[in-house]
Amino acid sequence: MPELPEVETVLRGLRPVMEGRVILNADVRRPDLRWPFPERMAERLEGQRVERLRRRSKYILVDLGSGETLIVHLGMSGRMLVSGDTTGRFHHREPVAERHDHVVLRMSGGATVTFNDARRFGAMDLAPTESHDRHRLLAGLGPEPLGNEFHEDCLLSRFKGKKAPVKSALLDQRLVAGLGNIYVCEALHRVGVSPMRKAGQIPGPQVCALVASIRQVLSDAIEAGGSSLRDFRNSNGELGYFQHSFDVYGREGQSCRRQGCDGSVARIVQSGRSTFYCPKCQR
DNA sequence: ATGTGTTCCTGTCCGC
DNA sequence: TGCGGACAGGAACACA
Repeated sequence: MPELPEVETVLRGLRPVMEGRVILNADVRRPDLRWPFPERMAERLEGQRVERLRRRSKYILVDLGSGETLIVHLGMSGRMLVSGDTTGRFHHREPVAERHDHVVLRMSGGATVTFNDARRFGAMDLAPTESHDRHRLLAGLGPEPLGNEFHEDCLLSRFKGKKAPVKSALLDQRLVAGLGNIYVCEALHRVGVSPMRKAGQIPGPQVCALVASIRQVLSDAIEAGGSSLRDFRNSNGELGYFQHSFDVYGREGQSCRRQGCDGSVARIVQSGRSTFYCPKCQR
């Protein structure tokens, strides 16, 4: 579910109630999500001060005073919800147990952070902070799309020789990390590139425009607090707004929003995922 | 080495 | 209203 902008939105909501606070209690209510939790996870979390929260791709990284980092992935339906803090800013969710509340962290300062994940495609693991980037889930990730290492030459070299459609290539987290189905569709539409084009055959100038487009659509989405289709909620339980700005995603049969284009949005399936695009202005 | 299909799981929506 | 099927924002894994 959540792509980079949604994870960033969640992270920003968690910072004020987690950073500099201590995890007083960790209630781990099942042995696993997508994979088993690490050994003694609750004990390794309890009593630890949260030094800082960071994001890498779609992962939330919680650096602990112990020198370990909690790695969190929200999968398709994961949420991190804040309730009951003493600042009075987070009243949305009552601190009562709900279905699919799998891990509950009680923080100093009064907030409770609940990891809720209906589909359980999410994940949590612990790794040494110092070497966390060598963790199996993080080691192969490509550059951050909003970072300095992601630029035209970077994407061009990664596309080189690739016969996969550009849509599939952009979903490959080893090429660039953090894009998902929505923002790939939107970025391709904004630059007028067909999702079916072979990645390796896109000319330099268009790759350059694609880089800019990816950065822009992600920035726009972060600014809007992410997108809410079914179940995305920020840490305060609220909806994002960017779904109203989609040009193609979820708009099959509706008219293309590009200025001067009278095409209509089509839906196809690529590598088992829906792709939305305008056959008229995306070539 | 690549590219694609399958799989994990629950919830929701749509047509009959 | 119930039921079956399609589909869902991810991504590891198996396989051609």
